[in-house]
Amino acid sequence: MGLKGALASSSSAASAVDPPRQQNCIMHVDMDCFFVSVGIRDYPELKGRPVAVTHNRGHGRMTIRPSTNPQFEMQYYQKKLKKGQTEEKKVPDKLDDNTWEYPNPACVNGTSMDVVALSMAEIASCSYEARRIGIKNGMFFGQAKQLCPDLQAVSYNFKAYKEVASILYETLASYTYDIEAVSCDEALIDVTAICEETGLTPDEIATVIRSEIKEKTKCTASVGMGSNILLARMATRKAKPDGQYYLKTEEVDDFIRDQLVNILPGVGRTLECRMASIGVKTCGELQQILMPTLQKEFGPKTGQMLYRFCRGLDDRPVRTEKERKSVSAEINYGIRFSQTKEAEVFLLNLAEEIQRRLEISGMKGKRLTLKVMMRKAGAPTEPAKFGGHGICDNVTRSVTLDHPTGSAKVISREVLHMFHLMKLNVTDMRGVGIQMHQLIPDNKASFTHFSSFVRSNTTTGSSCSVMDLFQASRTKKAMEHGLSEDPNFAWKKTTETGNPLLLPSCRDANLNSSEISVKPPGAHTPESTAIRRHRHAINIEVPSASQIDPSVLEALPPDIREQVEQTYTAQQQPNFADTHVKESMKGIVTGQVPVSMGTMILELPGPQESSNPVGMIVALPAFSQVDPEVFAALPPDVQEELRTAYDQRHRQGMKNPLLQLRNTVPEKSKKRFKKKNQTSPIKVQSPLKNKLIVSPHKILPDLIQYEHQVEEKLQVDPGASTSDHQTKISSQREINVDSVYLRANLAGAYELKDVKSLLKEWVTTIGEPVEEDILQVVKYCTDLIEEKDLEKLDLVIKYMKRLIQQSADSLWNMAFDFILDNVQVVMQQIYGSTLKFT
DNA sequence: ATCCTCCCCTAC
DNA sequence: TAAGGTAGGGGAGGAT
Repeated sequence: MGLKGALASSSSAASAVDPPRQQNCIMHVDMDCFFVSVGIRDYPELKGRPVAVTHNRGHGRMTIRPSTNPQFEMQYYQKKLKKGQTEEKKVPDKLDDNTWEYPNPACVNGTSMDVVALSMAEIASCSYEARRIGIKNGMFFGQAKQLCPDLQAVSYNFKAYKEVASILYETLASYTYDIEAVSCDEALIDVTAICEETGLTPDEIATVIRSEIKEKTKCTASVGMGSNILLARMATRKAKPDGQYYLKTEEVDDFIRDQLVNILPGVGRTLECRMASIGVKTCGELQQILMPTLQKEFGPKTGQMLYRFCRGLDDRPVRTEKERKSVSAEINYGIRFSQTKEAEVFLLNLAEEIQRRLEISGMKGKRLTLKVMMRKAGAPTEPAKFGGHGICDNVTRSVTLDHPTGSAKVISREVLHMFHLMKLNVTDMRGVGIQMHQLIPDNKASFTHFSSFVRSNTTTGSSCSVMDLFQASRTKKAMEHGLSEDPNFAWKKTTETGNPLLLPSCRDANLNSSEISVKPPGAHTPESTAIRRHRHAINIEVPSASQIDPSVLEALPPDIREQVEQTYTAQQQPNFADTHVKESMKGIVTGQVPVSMGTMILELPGPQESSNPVGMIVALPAFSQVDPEVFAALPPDVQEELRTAYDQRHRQGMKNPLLQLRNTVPEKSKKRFKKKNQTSPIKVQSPLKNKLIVSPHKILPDLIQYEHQVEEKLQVDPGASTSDHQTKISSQREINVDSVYLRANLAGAYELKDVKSLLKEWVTTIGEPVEEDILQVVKYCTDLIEEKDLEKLDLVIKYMKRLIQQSADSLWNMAFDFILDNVQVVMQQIYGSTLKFT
């Protein structure tokens, strides 16, 4: 038990005797083969057997498609791997361990297309029994099956992963807040304080935690402990599976000497090969190299990192909160375009997705990067893996924006610009991604709900919104614990703003799947009670398992998934050229390859989409669902509220959360704003709505007309991104996707006179304003700001003011105030000052 | 020297 | 068939 055990048994934590300064103790908790453990929880017959989680359900075989060349690809990757090493030094067999990725060439010698090859479905996780046979995570199922014909395939179950992850974190959080969430099944905990307070040894704590996890989840976790993160992680390797190990400082030297360098964090395939090329395979060998040499060879930081890590030195703190630095969306599967426009539309969808993600994290970004994967010259047109990207080159381009933005319009405009500059052959595109960097918090969202605006201005709201509830609980917690920051545990890759407590937040993100509420567990064992912290509820962000495993489609809620699949099957041969926009979009990913995914394309209702007059299809990895646990813990009325809000959002394909009511409006106003749209037959249709209801092909002429305006504008602005492309398209009388999509418009109206007449019609023909319309106007105005068309904005606002003052209806006036408020907020954000209307 | 930009590598 | 995503960090090399 060593030092600490002795210490603990000789002195209680409460003792006034000054104990020697306790050594730090870091604990690394890691579930054992997470997906598998969860997947077979309820199948005891699979326990103890070789099991793999994969998409392939069959026998690990597939039919080779014509024109593919798996052998070629395999050779390419082998060669590429060896390139990492310098010529003269021969690299050991170790390499071969990394070359299993492509199927056995013996199976590819076929002459006809009927040849059966091995399944290329990847193994996300495999049991320890499978590992013993040589199967590894990431291996293709086909080959694994050859290795072990007995191998059992188990399908993904993201819901279950999430449940287990929640329980895991709930358990950990009942002991301490000093948690760094590494992933959904893995966490670092600083237990130094607990040891001091309780006098328990790390081993004792680990035993308690592990048994609690096992009991609650029916899955095992292993725990590694050490005086720093590095040692704790190394200890975990030794502990696994279903074990625990404390790597004592005094045994580090002996332990680490024979470890291969690739166990060090930050040492992957490439570094491993590079080190091998200078004759270094183990940490012991690495220790022989002087720091300056390492830094010269691998760069200053990497060199220092290697120098320290191979000696077991690590001073990184357990970071309970991390600031998110980028938001991105990337799809490198199933991408096959035959026409430029398909790629453009795809980019627009991706931009929408980025907007959504930025909204969710409450951020805007200033630097934008477009990344495209292009089939490498000479690579087979169709990769061996169905829908895969095959051998590719990456092409990227970035731009720094004038102002931070979260707007899909601005993003897509810039992205399309970059895309056109790339001048790519779209048929060779195999993957597309957009990233947003240089993030800053965006507080715009706080004002965009008219209903809450009404409430705050009428001060009659009695019920507490879900968000208020969360907010209150967080603030309370923070104060209770003297924390200056949100006590949320920041997930490595899903951290949000970093200071949500300070923001007037109504971020819907807080309702998404990734937040779980942690309550003090009810009954527990005596010894766990002794060390358990008594706390109330806190919130934890849990990254959806789909982030760990990229099976996005699987992660979609079943109903959405169905829709996606239907979209695919219903749409065999889209006739792109002369059909309307909506139709053409379905062809995006289907292009040549009959693929459903790509982006999990989802068709939206269109009409109520203010941001999207055409009725788009949206790229939609929408993982967001309300966590059942959080949900159950809420008061019934709040549950109802949440349900309604969620349903609405869901119906809209979760695309524009700004459009949902928070339902915090007093019952009376709620009826006034909502009823009209839903139940009662509308007597007077909103002109704004009217416009939107028109199906895409009907508004097509408008769009073409509109395109001319854009063209004119572009001639004035030679730097504009799309001019060359534009001319071509308009001469063909096609719809110019990007112009239509990008410019601020109110229900399709772009010209001032059209906007005016639309507004006039709206105010004069409608008795009371509907929230949806108001939001549309807000959006239009803020889009004008984004586009820096302040002149137009000024005219529009003034005109609206005149109109509404004439009406003298208080609701209309309130609507105007609301619109103006939002405009000013955005003005303040972008220009640092508000608009003055004379 | 210190940045910015375009990559690549790594982890999960 | 298959579902190759997301984010952080650092190095090379040019711009300032």
